[in-house]
Amino acid sequence: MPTIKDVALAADCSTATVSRALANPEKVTEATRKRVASAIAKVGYSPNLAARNLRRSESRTIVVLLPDIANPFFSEIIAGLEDVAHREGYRVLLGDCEHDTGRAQAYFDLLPTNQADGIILLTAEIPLALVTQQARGSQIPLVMACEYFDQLTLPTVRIDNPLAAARAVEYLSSLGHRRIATITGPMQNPICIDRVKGYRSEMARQNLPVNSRWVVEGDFGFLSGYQQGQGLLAMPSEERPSAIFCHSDEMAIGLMKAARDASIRVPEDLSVIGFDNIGLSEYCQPELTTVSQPRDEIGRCAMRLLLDVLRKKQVPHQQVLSTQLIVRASTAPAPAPAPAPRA
Amino acid sequence: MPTIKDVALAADCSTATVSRALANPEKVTEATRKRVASAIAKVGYSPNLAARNLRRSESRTIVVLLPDIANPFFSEIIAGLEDVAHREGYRVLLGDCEHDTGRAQAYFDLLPTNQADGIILLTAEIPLALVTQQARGSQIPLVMACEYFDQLTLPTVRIDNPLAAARAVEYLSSLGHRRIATITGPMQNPICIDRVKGYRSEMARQNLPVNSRWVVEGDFGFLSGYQQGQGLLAMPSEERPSAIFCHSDEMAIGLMKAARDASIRVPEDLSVIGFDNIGLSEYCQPELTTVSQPRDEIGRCAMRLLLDVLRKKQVPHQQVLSTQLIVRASTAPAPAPAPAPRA
DNA sequence: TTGTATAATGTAATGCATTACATTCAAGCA
DNA sequence: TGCTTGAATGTAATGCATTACATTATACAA
Repeated sequence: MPTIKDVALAADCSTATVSRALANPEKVTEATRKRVASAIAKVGYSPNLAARNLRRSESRTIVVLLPDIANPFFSEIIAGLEDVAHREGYRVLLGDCEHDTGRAQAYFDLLPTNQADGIILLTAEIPLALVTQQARGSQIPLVMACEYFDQLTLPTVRIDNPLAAARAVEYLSSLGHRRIATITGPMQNPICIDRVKGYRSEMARQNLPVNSRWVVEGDFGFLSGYQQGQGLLAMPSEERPSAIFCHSDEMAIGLMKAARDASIRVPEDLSVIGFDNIGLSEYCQPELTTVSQPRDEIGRCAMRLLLDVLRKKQVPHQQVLSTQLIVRASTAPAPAPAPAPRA
Repeated sequence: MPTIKDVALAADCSTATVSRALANPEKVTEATRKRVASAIAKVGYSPNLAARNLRRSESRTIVVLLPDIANPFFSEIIAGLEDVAHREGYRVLLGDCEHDTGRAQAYFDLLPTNQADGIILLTAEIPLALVTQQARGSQIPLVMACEYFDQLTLPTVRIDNPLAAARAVEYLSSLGHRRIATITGPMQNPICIDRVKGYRSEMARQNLPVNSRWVVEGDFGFLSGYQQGQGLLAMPSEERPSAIFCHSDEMAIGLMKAARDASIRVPEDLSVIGFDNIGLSEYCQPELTTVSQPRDEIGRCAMRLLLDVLRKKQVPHQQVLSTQLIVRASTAPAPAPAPAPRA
């Protein structure tokens, strides 16, 4: 591989001039710039990034930590992230933590050695110590998206989870449902707590009682939706929910399978609302009513935020993006033998 | 950040000794090794990878190029890849090409500058020139998985596509289907051509005619399955297929939606087979019969293969893994008014 | 014309780990 | 005891781009 020296030789100037022609073109004569450009083309030079990184103490690499690459929810966020990053000359290193603490540690360790410049966290399922220690000690550029730590104030991009949940419940209530259950994500997760809060407050606002057995915990995956769905649908009919709000589309789809198995029709006997609006939600049977998050935009915002942090700009502590309830075919008016609608 | 010098100082030896204690412990006294170890702990040293990479001309980074991160088919392959890589001290840089040529180019450019040591291609949708040029000129470590270029012999991990397709068709035929159609992936893709070959040869073996309108091209996504499905299902009844073999599960699910829209029952009126066995295929309605690929193992094999290439080991040119037909609820015996089964 | 300010370019130090080569030291042998 | 040999360690060059500082060239003013 040719080095900057070869270019300098070919352009008949010093390496410093070549470097400047590349990094600060305005500091160099028009003529020199051209000479350097053609020399670079001639020798086929491209800078050795290891050397550059060593010198500049930066890597132009951003680590994005997520709980599970396989989850389609993240794919569009990643696309948004990457687009912004690439435009700005940054590379994205995707880190799948798979609920495995060691992995996260390894990715955090990239920062102090200049192998990465910053981190975007799409998961809160990592040891809090990693974050506090790093953020305090070495002031690591760190941005969160979707999730957050309630103990900490980090720059964060997110949606209004309580509101989104409340809207979903409000819609179900407007359809005449009174027995509304919810299958949550992992409850150590603040966003799930928020959604449950939104659920409860809206239930209260609608004067609907909440049976404690109507709030069950899943893990966002198909299977947990299926299993928890079985439990909910096996309740005696006066207690069994006529509508269920799920914290993910995958769980909603698992739930709908449980309903089929139990010969409970969706939406005639049971209304289902999901969360995320993944591609699949339009193709499942019935098509899923769901809360849509602006995933691409979440990714973009998070990356922009992190780049601003890196550039020492002032950044907002919170960026809240709006959600939208997408009504499809999995929700319908409450079944006839339901209690009369509120006076 | 402390450097190797600080360690040398603390351990009262030279930097060379510290380096050796880390890289070739056997070249150093037991005593020194311990001294160095505790010095490292004391000063909190971790090596600057940029400097190491610069010196060693390697990056311990593997680029994995895929057509679309959002496709759940890849997620498990990635998990397998990453697991092997991390175990061996390598990092994985995921590159989403999004059918965009420029991206691929950019990732290939990482190699000559030692920003990456090798590439695993999970897509053939990149300019062939990139591969030939690189592979010829600088002998770039390159391994393919799933897909391949038929013009080139690169180390490749894959399944027997013609066989897998033939098995699917054979199964449909055994159920009495005679009008069997197929929705393919992009036909510039050798694996799709292979699957069509397998389809055709098995149809021939079963003495079943192939109507040219039964072979239609999709792009692996939900929507294309839906659209091509509409076309196939709109055919006059004597021509309309009673079974359709899709090159991806997403297309199969799109197709099933088209069937619902047209009030065609699956599997009673129409049998559907997918390909890949993505998580969803168990949760759609009806559950999807599909060809399962050992995705995790494909990922592992590909990474092992690449690491072998990097270590200049002799590697096999082809590694063929086996598939399995998973029979679920989307396939059933051909509808009654079908032509009599073959004499 | 000489001096000064400014732009353009060059020189050389720097970042950090690795490693070829040089040196030291101790063990083993005659 | 003196010499050989090999292990252990040290010295210093190396990889490559960047940049502080030094030097030269150019333009303009006095």
